[in-house]
Amino acid sequence: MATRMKDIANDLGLSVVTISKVLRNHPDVGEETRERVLRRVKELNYQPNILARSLVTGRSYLVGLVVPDLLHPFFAEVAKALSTAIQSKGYSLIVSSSEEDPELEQREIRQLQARRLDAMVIASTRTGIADFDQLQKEEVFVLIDRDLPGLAANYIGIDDEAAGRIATKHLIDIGCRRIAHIRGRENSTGVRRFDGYRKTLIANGLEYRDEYVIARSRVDTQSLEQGAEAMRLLLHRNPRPDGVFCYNDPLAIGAIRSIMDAGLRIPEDIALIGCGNLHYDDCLRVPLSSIDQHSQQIGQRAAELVLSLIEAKQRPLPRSYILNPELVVRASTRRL
Amino acid sequence: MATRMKDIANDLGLSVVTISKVLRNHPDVGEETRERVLRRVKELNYQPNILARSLVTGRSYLVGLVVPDLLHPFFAEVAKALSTAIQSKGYSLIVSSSEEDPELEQREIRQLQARRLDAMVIASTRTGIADFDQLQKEEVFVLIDRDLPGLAANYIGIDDEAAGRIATKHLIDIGCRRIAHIRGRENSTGVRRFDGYRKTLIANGLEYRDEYVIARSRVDTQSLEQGAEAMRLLLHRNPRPDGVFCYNDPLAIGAIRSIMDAGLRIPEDIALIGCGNLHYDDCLRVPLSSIDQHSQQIGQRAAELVLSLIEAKQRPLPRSYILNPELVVRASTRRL
DNA sequence: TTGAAAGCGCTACCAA
DNA sequence: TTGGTAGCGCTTTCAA
Repeated sequence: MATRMKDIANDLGLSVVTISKVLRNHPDVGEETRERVLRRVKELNYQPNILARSLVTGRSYLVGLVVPDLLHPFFAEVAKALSTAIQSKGYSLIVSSSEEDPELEQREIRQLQARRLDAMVIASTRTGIADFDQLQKEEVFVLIDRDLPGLAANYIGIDDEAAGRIATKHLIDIGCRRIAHIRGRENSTGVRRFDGYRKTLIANGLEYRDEYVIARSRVDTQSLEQGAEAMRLLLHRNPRPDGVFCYNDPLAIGAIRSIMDAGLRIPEDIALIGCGNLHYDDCLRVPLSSIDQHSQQIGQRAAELVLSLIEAKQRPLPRSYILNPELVVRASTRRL
Repeated sequence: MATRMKDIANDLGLSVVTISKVLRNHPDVGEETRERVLRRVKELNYQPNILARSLVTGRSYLVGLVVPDLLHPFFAEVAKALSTAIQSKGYSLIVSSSEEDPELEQREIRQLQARRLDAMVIASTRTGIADFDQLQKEEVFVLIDRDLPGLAANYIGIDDEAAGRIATKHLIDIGCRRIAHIRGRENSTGVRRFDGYRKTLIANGLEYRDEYVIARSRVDTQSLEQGAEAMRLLLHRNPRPDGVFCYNDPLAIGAIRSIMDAGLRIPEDIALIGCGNLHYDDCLRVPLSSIDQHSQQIGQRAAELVLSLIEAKQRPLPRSYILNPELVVRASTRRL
C-alpha cells in the first residue's frame, strides 16, 4: 500500500496532525520538526491522498469538461487552454465526450456530479433546458460555445449572429449575389449564425431563398461528408449560388471538394467562407476564409471564471461573456 | 449540502448499510425495501459520493492520460478513443498536457498519483527512464506512442522503424534518388523513424548523407513553422533533394508551403511523405501521402489493456503491443 | 434480511 | 508548538 501520514508520524514519533500541518504549510510548526517531516516525506516520496483530503474539505480540485467531440479542433483547443490554465492552480481536468447525444451528455454529467467536481464546463449538445435545473442548484457550471437561452447560467462564446452577419456581408462585399448557407443544427450557434445570414441578406436588398439553405443533422460529426453532400445539392440549384457561408470549417472543406470535383473555380465561380478559423485553414487546397471563434480565449476565460466562482464566498448572478468574431480573409473569397 | 445515504436512511427508517446495499445491487435486501429505497433515491436525485467510495475501496475509477500536446490530432484521437472506451465501463478520463516539457510531465504525473488513479496512460516526452521507477512499483501504467527502452513497461505503438522504412522505400519506388529527412526529436519515434530511413537508403544502394537530414528541437509543437524552415534549408542543398520523408504530417504541411513558395512542383520536382495520416491530409493544397499510425486503435487498445490490468488479481509481466504502420498514397507522391 | 461497529486517509477544532 | 478527538460519506465485516 501507499505511504500514509500515519506512517510518517510513527517513524518520527509525531502525530498525524503535525504532518498534515507541515504539508499544508501551516505556520505553527517548529522549524526543526518541519524539516524532519519534509525530509522523511522526500525519502518516502510521499503523496498525500487527495481523495481523502477532498472528502474532508469538500473540494476536489477537479474541473469537468463536457464537449460534443474531443476531436473537433475547436473543442480540442478549448480543452487545451482550459487544462493549461487550471493545471497551474493545482486543478485537474476531467474530459467527457457527449458525441452530440443529449442522453449520453446527461449520463456523463450525472457521473461527473457523483465525483463532486468543483466545477463543470459544458458545450451542451441539447437544444432545450430540461434537466439542467439539477445542476443549477449546487454546482459551479459554465456553458461555452452553445448557449441555452432561458437558463440563467454563465456563458462564454462568440456573438454568433454577428458571425453570420460578418461572413455574409463579406460575401456580398466581394460581389456575390446568390448566397447560400449550409447551416448548423437547432442549437444556439446554428440558429444564430443562420439568423445573421438571413438578416444580412435582407438588410442588403438581397432575396432570402429557402432553397439556398441546406440543413443536415450530422453537420457536427460527419462534417466533411455532409459538407460535400450539401454542396452537391447547392450546385444543382438554378440559378447556382455564387457564394456559400458554411456553419463550420469542416463543412466548408467538404464543400471545396464538391465544387472542385464539379470543375468549378473558387472563388471565381463560387466564393466560400466557413467559421472556426482552424489551424490548417491556411494549408488547404483552397485556403479558406473563415470567422475566428477565439477558441483559446474561450478556454482561458472559462478557466478564470470557473476558478473565481469556486473561490467566491457567495455565488454572483450568472453572466454572459460574449467575444467578437473576427473575419479572416483567405483565397476562398479573395477575388481580383 | 448534497444528499447523503444517511438522509435517505433517516427518511425511510432504515440503516445506511441497507441503502448502500441497494445501490450496489447487493442481493440480500428485501424486495419491498429495495423498491422504497430506489424510489426515494430517484425523488432526491441522489448521487453516491464517489470520493468517499473510492477512499474505502481503493478504486477511483479514474484513468489519467498524459500527452505532450492535446491539440495534436494524433493525441486528440487517442484521447477520444480512450475516453469513449473507458466511459462505458464507468471510468472517467483525466487529461494532462506536458507541453513537451519533461519537468512539467513529472509534476503532472506526481499530481495524478496523488489522486490515486486506477491507471495512467503516458506518451512520455522524456528520452531517459529516470524517475519512472516510482511509477513502476505501484501503479498500473501504459506507455503509448513513445517507448522508453530499458523500462519494463507496457507499451502500445506502431513499429516506427518500419514506418521509416515504408516511407523511404515508397519514395525510392516512385523514382526518388536524393531523399531527405526532416527528423523528430531524440525519443523513440524520432530515432526509429530516422533509423528506418537510413537503413532503407543503404539497403537500396543509395548514399546516406548527413546534409539531407534536418533536426529541429521544436518539431512537435511548432511543426508548421519548423517544417517550412527545414524545407527551406533543404532547397539550398546541392544537389537538391527530390524526395522528403517528414517525421510527422504537420512538418510536411509546412514543407509543402516552402516548396510551393519556391515555385517547385509536388511531386514532380520534390515528392513528399509524412507520418500520422491526419484527417485533413486529403484536403491539403497538395493531398499528402502519409503513414497511418492507427491512433484510434492505440487509444482503444490502451483502454482494453488498462482495464484488464486494473481487474487483474496479479500484475502480469509488461508487454509491448506493436501495430503495423500503413502506407497511404496521395498526390504528394503520385507520379505519372 | 437487516444493521452496529470499525475504518478508509485526511482535516478542523479545540485543548494541553 | 503539538496532538487528541471527531467526523467527511462511504464500504466491509460480522453479529443479530
